[in-house]
Amino acid sequence: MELSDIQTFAAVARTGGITRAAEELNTVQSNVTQRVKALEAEIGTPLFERHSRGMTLTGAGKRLLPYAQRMAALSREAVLAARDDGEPKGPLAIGSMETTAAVRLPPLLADFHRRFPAVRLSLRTATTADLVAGVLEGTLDGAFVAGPIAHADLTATSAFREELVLVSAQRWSSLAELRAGTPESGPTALVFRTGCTYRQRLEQVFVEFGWPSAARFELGTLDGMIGCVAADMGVTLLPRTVVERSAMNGSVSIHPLSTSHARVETLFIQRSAGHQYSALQGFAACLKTDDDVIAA
Amino acid sequence: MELSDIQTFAAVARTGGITRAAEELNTVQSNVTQRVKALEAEIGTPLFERHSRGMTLTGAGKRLLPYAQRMAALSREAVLAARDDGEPKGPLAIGSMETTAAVRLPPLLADFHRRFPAVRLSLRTATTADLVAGVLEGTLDGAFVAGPIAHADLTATSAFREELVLVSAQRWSSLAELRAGTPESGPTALVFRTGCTYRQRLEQVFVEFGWPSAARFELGTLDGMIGCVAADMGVTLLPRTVVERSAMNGSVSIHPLSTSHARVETLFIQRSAGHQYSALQGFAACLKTDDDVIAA
DNA sequence: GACTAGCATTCTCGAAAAATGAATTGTTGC
DNA sequence: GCAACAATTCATTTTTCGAGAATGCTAGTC
Repeated sequence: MELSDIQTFAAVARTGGITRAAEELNTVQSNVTQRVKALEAEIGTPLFERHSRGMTLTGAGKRLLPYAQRMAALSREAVLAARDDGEPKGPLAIGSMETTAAVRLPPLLADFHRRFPAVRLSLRTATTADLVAGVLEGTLDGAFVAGPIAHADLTATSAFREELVLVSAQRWSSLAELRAGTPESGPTALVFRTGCTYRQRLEQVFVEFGWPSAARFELGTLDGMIGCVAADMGVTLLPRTVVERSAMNGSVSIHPLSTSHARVETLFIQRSAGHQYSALQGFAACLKTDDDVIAA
Repeated sequence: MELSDIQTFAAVARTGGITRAAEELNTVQSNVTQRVKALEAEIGTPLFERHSRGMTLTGAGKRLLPYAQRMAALSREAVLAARDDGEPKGPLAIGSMETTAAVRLPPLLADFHRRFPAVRLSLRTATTADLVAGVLEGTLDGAFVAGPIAHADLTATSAFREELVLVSAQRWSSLAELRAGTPESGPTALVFRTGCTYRQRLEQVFVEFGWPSAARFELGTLDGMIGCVAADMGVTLLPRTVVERSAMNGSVSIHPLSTSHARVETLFIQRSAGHQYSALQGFAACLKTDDDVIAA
């Protein structure tokens, strides 16, 4: 049993079909079929049920899958651990929420790059849910997500505390005015795609304001969001710092919320198990010193 | 990076040489050289220091080794887990101390085989230290060892309670007589090889009796040990049940010890992490019922 | 009920990778 | 300096792997 077989198996399990797995692995179907068959022969039991619309895992396949994932993750970590001589260097994949990336990260990344120029840092922005998944499966080394997070395989350290505020167009100078001036069902909610924690918060706030069925408008970028708010397309929920440092700051109104809704903690998460990757350690160290500055 | 490369690497690390590793892997040196070189090229750093008497791990190699071992163990477990449909069957490797194997295991194994005839059980006897290592590295599925054991990756359940007794030749009818009749430095201690817990206990007892520098005589088998005691070559420490059921029971004297020295618990250990292997579960179930009988 | 689309499997051929065995280099101990 | 041992290099054979075309199977559609 070779690792490539295991990865082929995992790809088929994930995509649910030989054809799709082949595409993902940059190869042809016949190849994938053969690898899967070889694996089944070696283990001595079928791993998939074949039907016209693809393949689904058998019991044996389901039992094998977690091992396959752990082995794949281990092999990635192994290489990093071997290469890692204690000096932070090499690739480091960090994930972040869009809002954190916009305001909090620039000074932090600058500091990190100054201290550890040998690290090739890459930054991916996504929703909290996607980021957690990314860290767990090993495609990200660490990520900034909205707390709270409780997962046995993740270590979380508090990175930033944010105050979430409701943002509307300039013309609504207070929450009361906004509530009076919008239709019964409430203003349009400008939200990020599903998986974003701030979106969940906004849903809660809307329910409390009596706007459970207000219209939703989904946007992909932070700038687009603030721009739409300024144009009075609707309202949204964002960290105060994000709005204040935005170029559109003058064109929007900020409405504070009660502490229970407003307080949100940004956590830095990393996998708890395994070797401490030096580049990641260096990053965490930067975060620590920065954090102290913020706390002071 | 393939699993076979990892296993080649581990074999070289363990044996300390290409030639010996090649022999172990049933291949030729040149092959091993190439696999190791390929692995080093892939990781981008040397894993071994070459010198005239073989190879030793570099820092990178040392960091890689634990990953290699875990990956090898995982791949073994993965196959078992996939094959395991809940019905106990297939191979099951159990380890045991020699003494436990002699007295406690025969009825247990008979019971197990009656209930789960499809399991191909293999038994290896070794010292507690070796058995713990064997279970941790995955060459054993479970083992009977002398307690106490505390290791995060092991789960231990109490299997038997033994009373350790000092055993001497027939002619010494009491401990007092033995102490009077032997030279100042004490009788010869008949011991198993290093790693045996009973040996450590015997050392403690000898220190307390004022015989810290008594002669040691190392033996490999239980029968040899009792035979030597009967022939008055020295004394040893064994569970009471072992001596009583031995064929030489009539030719030796049993001397009870204080509770602190006498009490020893035999634990059944297995890896805590990962899939519950059905055959092992079945074995643990047998142990449980048997244990109840003994306790009654 | 034939037709079609989608998907997995089978087969063959060529390329790449791994294993082999012999020759080579280098070190150590006598 | 020679014998013994160990790793590397190289040419050769063997095995495995991947691409591509053809085949077979199933379900949904007209």
